[in-house]
Amino acid sequence: MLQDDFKKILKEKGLKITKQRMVVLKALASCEDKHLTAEEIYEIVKADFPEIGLATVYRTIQLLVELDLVESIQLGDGYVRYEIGKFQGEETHHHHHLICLECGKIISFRDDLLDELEARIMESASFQVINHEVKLYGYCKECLEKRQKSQS
Amino acid sequence: MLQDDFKKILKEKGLKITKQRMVVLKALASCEDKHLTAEEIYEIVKADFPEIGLATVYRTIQLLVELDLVESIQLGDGYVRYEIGKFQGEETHHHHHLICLECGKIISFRDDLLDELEARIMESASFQVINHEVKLYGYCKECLEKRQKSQS
DNA sequence: AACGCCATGAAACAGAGTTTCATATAGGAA
DNA sequence: TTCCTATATGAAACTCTGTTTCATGGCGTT
Repeated sequence: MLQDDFKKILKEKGLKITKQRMVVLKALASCEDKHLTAEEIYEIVKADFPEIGLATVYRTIQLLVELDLVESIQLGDGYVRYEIGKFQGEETHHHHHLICLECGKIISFRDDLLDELEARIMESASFQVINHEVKLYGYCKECLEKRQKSQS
Repeated sequence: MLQDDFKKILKEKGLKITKQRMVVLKALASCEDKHLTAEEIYEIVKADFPEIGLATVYRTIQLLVELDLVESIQLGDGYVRYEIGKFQGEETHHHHHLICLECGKIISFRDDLLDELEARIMESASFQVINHEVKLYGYCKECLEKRQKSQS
């Protein structure tokens, strides 16, 4: 369980287990498929813990990212978004995003096709690839249907 | 030539051809392979045209991006970077980046492999892909060599 | 040359995220 | 349990990239 992982790591590093830290992790865990901004996490957390400060939310997110428990993505809208690492360890590597240009929905997917691209790059460009990030922009099923309706 | 394209488009849209606009375009054209931040463009442009204001640089970049003459990329370091559209028209689609984790160098490359991924996504996820963005993080040739030396 | 509208520069502003600093608290030691 | 100290917290000040405002300047048409 992720909560216990977090507690264990905190202990190992001589950091303290605080209610604030656990509540932020819980918020992220309860929104696995959403890609929350810091401000959104703050709003969720305040329901459980109204005294928490925004700075603490930022600090905790930073910590979780450093510990590889949380991943950050940027869609170019000026916000950094966070998602809990569902695909732990090696698998994190192959985790990408579909982003709907209409409604902003973010869909995660996995695909190993890029391994081939990486191999090709390594040879032709003499570049050692460590990680990659793929974003596909387009229209989700729901928005496609809406667009088709309004066109007919 | 890109300068003439820009002038033509400006005229068509009823916008004015100003020295500031031309100088910003020139700066971007003279740094084809670098991926400049707005502030860096400002510094380059000031050499030619010291009176120019930063706001004008931002406004011109915005315009160039809207006109598809310039592309923006974000590497997650808090800056938006810009590069002149070398691969005009349809080809822009297949233009991606290698980013060196050591020295920050950005290398552009082209590859059509992702067409296959897009086709697969369209079927399995019912998602219509319009565009994609791929970033590969790793180590460039020079930094790899340096690392190998320091390890021996 | 003169006019009107668009563009510009300077400075104020906006907003996400970080840092400061005094206070609070986790959690080990006594 | 109580004490102690290093770490964590909240509030507010601050940073920094980028945008907006507004009075002035200048492009381009007549």
